[in-house]
Order: sequence, then C-alpha cells, then structure tokens
Amino acid sequence: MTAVPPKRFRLKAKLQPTQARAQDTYEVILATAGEMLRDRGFEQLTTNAICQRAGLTPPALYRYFPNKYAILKELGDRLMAAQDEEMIGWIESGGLAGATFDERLASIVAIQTRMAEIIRAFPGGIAIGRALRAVPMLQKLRFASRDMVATELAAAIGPLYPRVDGSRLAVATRMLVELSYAATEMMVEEPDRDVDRLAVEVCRMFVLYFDDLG
Amino acid sequence: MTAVPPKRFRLKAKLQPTQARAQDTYEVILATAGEMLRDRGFEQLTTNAICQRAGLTPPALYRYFPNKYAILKELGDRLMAAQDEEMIGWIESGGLAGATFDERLASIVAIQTRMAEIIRAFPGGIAIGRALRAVPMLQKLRFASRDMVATELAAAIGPLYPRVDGSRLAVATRMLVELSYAATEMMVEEPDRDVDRLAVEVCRMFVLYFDDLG
DNA sequence: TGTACATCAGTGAACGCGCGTTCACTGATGTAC
DNA sequence: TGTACATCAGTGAACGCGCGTTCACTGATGTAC
Repeated sequence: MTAVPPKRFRLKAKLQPTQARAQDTYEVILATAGEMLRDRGFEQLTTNAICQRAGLTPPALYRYFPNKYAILKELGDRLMAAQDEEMIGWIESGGLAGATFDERLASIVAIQTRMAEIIRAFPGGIAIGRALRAVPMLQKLRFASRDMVATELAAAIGPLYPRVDGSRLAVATRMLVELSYAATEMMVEEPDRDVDRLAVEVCRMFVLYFDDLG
Repeated sequence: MTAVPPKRFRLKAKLQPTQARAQDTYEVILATAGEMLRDRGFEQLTTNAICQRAGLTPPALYRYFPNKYAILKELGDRLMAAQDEEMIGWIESGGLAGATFDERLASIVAIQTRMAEIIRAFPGGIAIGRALRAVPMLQKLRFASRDMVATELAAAIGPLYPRVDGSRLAVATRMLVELSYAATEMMVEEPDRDVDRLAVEVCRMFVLYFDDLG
C-alpha cells in the first residue's frame, strides 16, 4: 500500500528523419495525431490508430517516436512554442506599458484574443491544452514555458514598478500568465459563450491589478 | 476523415447498495480508486487494479459501477460537492460584502485557502481535479458546478452593484469562480512554491476588480 | 424463535479484444569511384 | 554517367500482455410465518 512512483517514459524521438520522405512521414504522424486529438480526444489516441489513419504501418511510427507520449510532447512543444513566441513578441513590443488605462487594456485584450486564436488554429489544440494540464510529464513542460514567459515579463515591466520587490513581481507575473492561460482555455472550451466580453473582463482585471501594484 | 463523435459511457451506478456490507464495498471501491489516483494518476487507473488493491473481484465492482468513468464521476461529484458547499457557505455568510478593502481581501483569501485545503485533503483530489478538466464528460459537470456557484454569487452580490447589469455580473462571477479554481490548482500542483503569497495576490486582484465594478 | 425461502452480495475463472511493440524483411535513396 | 554498395525508410505479420467485462456459481443477509 505504499505510494508507487509513476511510470517513466522516454519522450525523445528515437531517430531524427534525414531524408525528405522521412521528414514527411514525421510530419504526417504529428498532423494525424493532432486531427485525432481534435476528433476523439486524448484518451482515444493510440499508436495503431494513428498509423491506420495516416496510411502507415506501426514500425514506421516507432522509428521516430518511442510511444504516444513522445508524439504528444512534440505537439505540446510546438503549441507552447507558438504561444511563447507570440507572448514574447507582445512583451517586447510594449506589453503592459501603455500610457492610459484603455491603451493597456486594448493591448492585453489583443494578446489574450491572439492566444485563443492560436489554440483554435492548432489541430487538436484544445485536447493538447488539456493534456498539458492533465498528464504529469507534460505539466512540467507547461510550467517551464509559463515561468519563462513570466520571467521575461517581469524583466520587461520591472522598471515600471521600481518600488515593487522582485519576488513579489515574480509571483504577480506568474499568476498573470497562469490565469491568462486559464482564461484562454475558458474561451476555447466554451466557444458558444460570449468570449469577447469574457476576454475584456479578464483583461480589465489584470490591468487593474498591475495598476494597483505600481 | 470526418469527425467521429466521442464514445459515450454510462456513468450512473448500476445498482445502489442496500445492505451495510454492500455499502462498505461501494465505499471501499471509491476510497481505493482515490488512493490509486493519488499514487499513480488517472491514466494508470484500471478496474482490475482497483479490485486487486481493494481485495475484491471484478464482478463485485461491476455490480455498482459500469466502468471506471462512473467511479471517477462519483469521486468528482463528491469533490465538487465539498467545494460547492464551502463556497455557498462563504457566499451566504457575507462573501465579498466586507466594509473595507482589507476585510474583503481577508474574506476571499480565507475561502481561496480553504478550497486548496479541500483538494489536498481529498484522496486523489489533485488527479481528480485534473480529470475534471481533461475528461470531456466530467468537464460538463465541472462547468455546471462552476455556473451554479457563479449564479449564487451573482444573486448574493447583485444588490451591492445596482448599476451593473445582470449579464455583465454573470460574466464577472463566472470568471471569478473559474479563475479561483485555476488559482487553487496552481496552489496544490506546486506546493513547494509560496502558496500563501500567491493566494493573497490572486485575491487582491479579485477584490480590486469587484471594487472597480461598483 | 426457529425454519424455509427469496433476494442480495461477492467469487473463481476465464473470454475476446486491442493495445504497444518487435522481427525479419523489401524497397528507396544517397554516395563513392 | 553509370554501376555497386551502404544506409535510410517503411512493410507485413505477428507477439504477449493486460484491459474491460461476463458467466455460472457459492455464500450472506433479510423476511414471512
């Protein structure tokens, strides 16, 4: 009855494709897995089913991925990379540094909306987002991504809040990024609701908080 | 290549236990599943493994639960019920209606901290919380729970914000509850971090937002 | 208060299926001369 | 510029395992008289 450590899996691709044909196969596997995640969800995702749908045989898949978690990891990496890139771009191009409340609000609403668009546009993005939360091994990647963005944000806006000490700013930015992700998921998981209004209210809250911080 | 609808499962218990012995079995199954979720996570949870650990044979489990999702649903229901009850109690005993900023902050920090405690105290609570997000069929229950709490909160605090129209208040309370859950998960998923400070900052943000709303 | 019967609760043993995975192989591509 | 060879890429077919699930049965509990 003692606690059993969770199973570990290799996540790295076994071989990197070198020839063009192999590169195509690699991408077809990922694209097919993304479609299946979108249509059926993470739990229904199996290596055999991916192969069948992709028109491949299992050994072709196993040449590049040791198991389905490796595929999921690669998809998660790509989704997070797309989001990180957009976030970093937003931070570098001003971020929260608008002169008026409305400017700051418009800026953060824009990035919040963009985050939701990225997930929607990514095949299986919603299911991948869920997996990033639910699968422990992917969770670490998600935390790393979030903390990286939060650190960048703290570095960028630190000068705007000279009286706030670094550790509090770190907590504040980490919170902002995490809750921004949560809000993004709320926007994509329930698209029938009024997502634009939700985005505005969430972002209003963020701006009020950071204005108060200074 | 058309989208395939996700598999549906029966979630209701097949039979309700009547005798005391059967009631014990029912609870043992749930308690064991909770332990296994805590130790190994959702993906490692299998009906056979639950039976083995609980000292039962599979047909005993299948007498009460048609599959493992039914077990997960019951656990999710209980976890959410515990959280809902606490939240409703908080709303009824004042909630956000403190006279000063610090009073309101202290009140919301208290409930935020309590939410985290409930998850931590619930066997497998963290894994169940993840499953409530990741498993589509459980997600609906989570949304229902959240919307119920949000509606109660809106009804309770509506009189405090006479100028705010109902639909905006609905969006605001829904956002509050959802982001509060997200913050709770952040607190329990990374317990090594300074959770108390995080709770204070999150709650400060909530109070600032609702103060501005009025 | 005991007995006979009905119903509830759980067992032992096994099933079929599909999962992840691998072996031995053929075919495609690249490269040295 | 063609040929021989090495390496890369993917196939066909099957494997063992463990999963969810079920069948026929025994034992435990409740109840009518």
